Amino acid sequence: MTDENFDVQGFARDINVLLVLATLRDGSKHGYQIALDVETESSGLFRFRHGTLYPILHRLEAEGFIDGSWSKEGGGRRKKVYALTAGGRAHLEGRRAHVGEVVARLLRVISGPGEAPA
Amino acid sequence: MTDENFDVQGFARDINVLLVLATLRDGSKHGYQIALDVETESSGLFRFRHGTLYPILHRLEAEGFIDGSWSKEGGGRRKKVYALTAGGRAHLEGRRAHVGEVVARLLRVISGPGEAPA
DNA sequence: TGCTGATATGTAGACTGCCGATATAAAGAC
DNA sequence: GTCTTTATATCGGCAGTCTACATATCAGCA
Repeated sequence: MTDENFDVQGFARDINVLLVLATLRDGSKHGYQIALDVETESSGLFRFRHGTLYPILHRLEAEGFIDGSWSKEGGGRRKKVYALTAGGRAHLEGRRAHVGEVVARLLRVISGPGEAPA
Repeated sequence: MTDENFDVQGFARDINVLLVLATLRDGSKHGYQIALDVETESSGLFRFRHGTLYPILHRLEAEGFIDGSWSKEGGGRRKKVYALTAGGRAHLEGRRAHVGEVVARLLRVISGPGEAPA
């Protein structure tokens, strides 16, 4: 059913959050890598500006959905590697289902009289 | 193809615009009626606050996508009735296709390894 | 007749969140 | 030695929604 009330702002925010969490599903990554992977996996459609991505990562970490830790291997360039937490995984699945539902309903409402979207 | 670059803000904005334009497809309506119809057609999921709707209508009218005219029939309560223009209809179809494409790609990227969305 | 609630439109200010610019810093190329 | 790429971070501007306020008509009810 997914009877949460819809919020346009939160919906747009969810998109970015889902992209981040989804790429972290196949392994821990640092921010810069997440941006590259999202762009690759979406064939260049979705791309993060770092002024957008890093604040999202900080927020997700504060909310407990991802777990960040500085890797100082080799003493070289600093990287903050993020891993999906159990809560983050649950959030990902929940939001994904919600977004899917909202999207299905949206397409139904805005679809023309002739066509019926699956 | 739809190889426009994706923009999160514009996407959220598009949703509201599409909801308005889509309800106007089955006849001219005034703002308040649009809000009611969107809520009804989406089974209460999407709903406009008037502080959101009216600015959108003004903008759409300024952009030439809808055509507003005051109806003073009966001398009673004033209503501004909006009709879809040819440009508005074209915009609706174009944005709808674009949103559909973006949504399909989004669902593909954020879908789990096990499931393949149609 | 006065009260309330639904209809109907509009604006102003607060709030939120993305985007572009700027800053810092190390690694590798040339 | 300098330039580009990798890597993270923050700040100001801007766009757009939301809450609240403002205005006005009409129907129902007591």
